[in-house]
Amino acid sequence: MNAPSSATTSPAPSVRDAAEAWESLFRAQVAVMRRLQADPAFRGLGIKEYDVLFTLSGCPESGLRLNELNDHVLLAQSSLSRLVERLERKGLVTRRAAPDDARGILITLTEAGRETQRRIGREHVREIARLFGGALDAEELAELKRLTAKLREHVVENHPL
Amino acid sequence: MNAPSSATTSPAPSVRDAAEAWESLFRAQVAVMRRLQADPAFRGLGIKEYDVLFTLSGCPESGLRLNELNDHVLLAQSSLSRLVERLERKGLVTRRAAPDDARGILITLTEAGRETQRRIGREHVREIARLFGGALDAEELAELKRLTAKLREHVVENHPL
DNA sequence: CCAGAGTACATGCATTTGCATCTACTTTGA
DNA sequence: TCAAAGTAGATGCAAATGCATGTACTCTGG
Repeated sequence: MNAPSSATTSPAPSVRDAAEAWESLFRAQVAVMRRLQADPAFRGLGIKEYDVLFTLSGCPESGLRLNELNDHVLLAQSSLSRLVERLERKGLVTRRAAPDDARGILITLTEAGRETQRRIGREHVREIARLFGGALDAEELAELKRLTAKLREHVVENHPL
Repeated sequence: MNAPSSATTSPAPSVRDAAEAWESLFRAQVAVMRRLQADPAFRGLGIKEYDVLFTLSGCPESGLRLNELNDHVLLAQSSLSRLVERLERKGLVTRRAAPDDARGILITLTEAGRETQRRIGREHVREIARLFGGALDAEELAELKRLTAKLREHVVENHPL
C-alpha cells in the first residue's frame, strides 16, 4: 500500500515531492535572475546593491540593522558589511549607531539612495513584467506568491540558522 | 473600467502582480538556500560545485558542454569555466574536446564524481525534506513545482539572453 | 556587581567571481 | 572559396566574497 488519500485530505508529501519542488523553484529563480541581472538598469549598480536599497525603502522609518538586512540577502555577514560600506561611499545610505544597542548599526537610505532605488525600481519592475508576461495568468501568479510566501514563512519560523 | 473578467478566464496580470510574485519567489529562495548552504553536507564541497555534479548526474550519457551547463547555474561563463577546472583537479569530472565541435568541451562525471554526488545528494535531499516538512502539503508542492516549471519554461523559451 | 558567555559588526587574508579580452574554431554569404 | 562575423571557452586582472578572527558591547547567573 502506498500514499493513503481521501477526497479532502492531501497526502503527506514524500521526500521526493519536496526535492522536486525545490529543484524547480530554484531553476526558475536562476533563469529569471540571470535575465534580470542582464538588464541595463543594473549597469551602474549591481542587483544585490539594489536589493539592499529596495529592502531599506520598504521598511521602518529609521532604517534597518545590519543583521536584519542580512536576513533578506544571500550574503555572509562580512560581505554585507562591506557591501553597505560601498553604498555609503556612494552616498546612497548612511550608517549610524543604533540608539538602543551600541553594538548595532542602523542603516538608512539617503535622499539620493531613495531616488536611485525608485529610478532603478521602475525599470526593474517593467523588466520583471516583461519576463513574466504570458507565462502565468493573474490567478497563477497569486497562487505562486501565496505558496512561496507560505514556504518562506514556515522556514524562517521553524528553522533558525 | 478595469480588469475585464469572466467566470472562466483569469484576468490579465498587472505589472504589480508579476513583481510581487517574483519578490516572494526570490525571498523564499533566499531563505531556503541560506539554510541549505549551512548544511554540514556542504563542508567539503560548495553547493555550486555540488549543483554542477548534480546537473551532470542527470544528463546525457556522454556529459554536457560547458555552455549547456552554464544555463543551469547562476555564474558567468568564466566563473563556471574555473569552477569546472577545480572539479577536474579534485578528480570529480573530466574535460575532453567535444567530438562535433572542436571549440567545445565535454564535461563528464568521473566515478568518484558520481559517488560524491550521490553521497552529498542523499544528505541534501533529507535536508530539503526537513526544511519543507510541514510547510506545504503534497498538492501544494505539486502546484509550486508546476508553476515554477511553467515560469522557467516560458522565460527560457521567450527571452533569450 | 561582575565574570563569563553571547551578540553585532569590522577586518585580514585567501578564494571566488566577473569583466574585458584573447585564441581557436565554425558559420555565413557574396 | 574565402573573408567577415559569430561562437566556445580560457585567461589576466580587479573586485567581491567568505572564513576565521578581532573588538566592542550586552546579557546572564551567582
